[in-house]
Amino acid sequence: MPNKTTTPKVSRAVIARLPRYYRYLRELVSKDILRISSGELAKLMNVTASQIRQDLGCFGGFGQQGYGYNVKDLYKTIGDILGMNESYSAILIGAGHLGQALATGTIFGGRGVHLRGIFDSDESLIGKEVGEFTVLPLSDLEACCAKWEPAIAVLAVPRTAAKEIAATLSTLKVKGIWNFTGEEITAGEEIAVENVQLGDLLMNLCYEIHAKEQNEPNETNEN
Amino acid sequence: MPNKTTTPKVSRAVIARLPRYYRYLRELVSKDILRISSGELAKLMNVTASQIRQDLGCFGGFGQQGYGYNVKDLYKTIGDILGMNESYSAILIGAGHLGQALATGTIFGGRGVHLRGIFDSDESLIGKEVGEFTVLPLSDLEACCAKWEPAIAVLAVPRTAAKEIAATLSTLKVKGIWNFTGEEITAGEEIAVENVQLGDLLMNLCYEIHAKEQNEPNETNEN
DNA sequence: TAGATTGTTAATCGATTAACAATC
DNA sequence: TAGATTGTTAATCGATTAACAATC
Repeated sequence: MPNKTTTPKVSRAVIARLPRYYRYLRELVSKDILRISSGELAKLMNVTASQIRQDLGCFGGFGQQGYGYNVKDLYKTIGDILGMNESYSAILIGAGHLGQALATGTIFGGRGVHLRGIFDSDESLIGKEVGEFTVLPLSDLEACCAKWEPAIAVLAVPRTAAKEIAATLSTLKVKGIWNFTGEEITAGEEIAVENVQLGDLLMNLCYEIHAKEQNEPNETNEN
Repeated sequence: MPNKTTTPKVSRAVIARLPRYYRYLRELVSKDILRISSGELAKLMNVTASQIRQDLGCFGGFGQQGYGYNVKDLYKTIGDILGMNESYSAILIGAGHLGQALATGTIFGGRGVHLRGIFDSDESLIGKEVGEFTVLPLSDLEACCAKWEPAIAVLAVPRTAAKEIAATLSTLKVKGIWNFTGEEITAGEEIAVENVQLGDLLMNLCYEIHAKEQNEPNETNEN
């Protein structure tokens, strides 16, 4: 019998929706809205109220009958579930355009992730100032990881370098890899990997466009 | 009764998997592998053979009993379904780091999408050379769209500018918007929108890390 | 109290997997 | 022909929606 010490049976589908709830709730918090019903939130997010109640119910009644949900509490709780309040440290490998975009945006800070340093192997980038950081040589990676113990490594290097760096990272005890290289990487049980396939997303869009065109071959007539 | 002119009932789940098939098949094509069975492909992609046969079956028998699938044909066919062979034109709005990363990579070209121009409203970026392009002022957008009739607009502008530019684009007859702003946009029936929420993907990763930690609070003992 | 709204159960719907006859 | 492997049907599994009693 497998271990049953925890009762975490929250379905994958629910988890996948939490970040979106989190975004909408953040928006509501920033507008000083104190409470919201499943019906109102459903309308806002374009989903069913039933789904919202079902989803939030998984984590045990935050709601209050006849009242709805306390926006701030709910925001905080979902953040806790997602690990937003853990102050994870991150390092970024690859200081090209994509790396710079990630480093200078609010994506990390806005989610409780603390970027510690940026690395590159390219001589022309090492020493460059990017946001509040100075790009470090990749040869410093090991020493810096020992010092910072980052939970997250962000891979914004060329596809060809992906596998090798991923292998290095496995030895450096990072807990998760956010992989933008386009090369799908895997890294054992211990390490979580989020493979971002931007190309796949573009293909989704192309499909939608293409499918629409197929259904309405010319734009004036439906028959 | 709704229109039944086509019989396209291919489930959303299947469509969502096609880009990944496409990537793996491209790899096989480039390795000059001529045929593959559902079983072999399943092993490679870490899915079930049954799912592969079910998925590919939707589009009507490419396979051949006792042989498998012809890699090149399958690659071509999936590309056709996804619209990879339509030579869609695209424009990119926002020439910051993210915009430059997208423009200088192989993401468009590798998927049959032809980038035509890059726009920005920032004086310091206008005129800058990015890859083979010169950044154009946003004021040229309308004229260029009239000329190029791009199917796709890529939004790599700050979040605050998202809504306004999306509204402009609706009037310019683009068929799809690839939205990196972080602001969820919607744009009527006519226009397909792919909202890329990089932050949500980071949150997924944080969740995975967090969930793993909860299940194994310390790394030496399982009980 | 009366009205509103949740939490939760049951029903429906869709997606995945298993199995095997058809067939190359 | 015999072996391999698909295409497809049926069974299972999971996710969504509907409904309503519980309760604030």
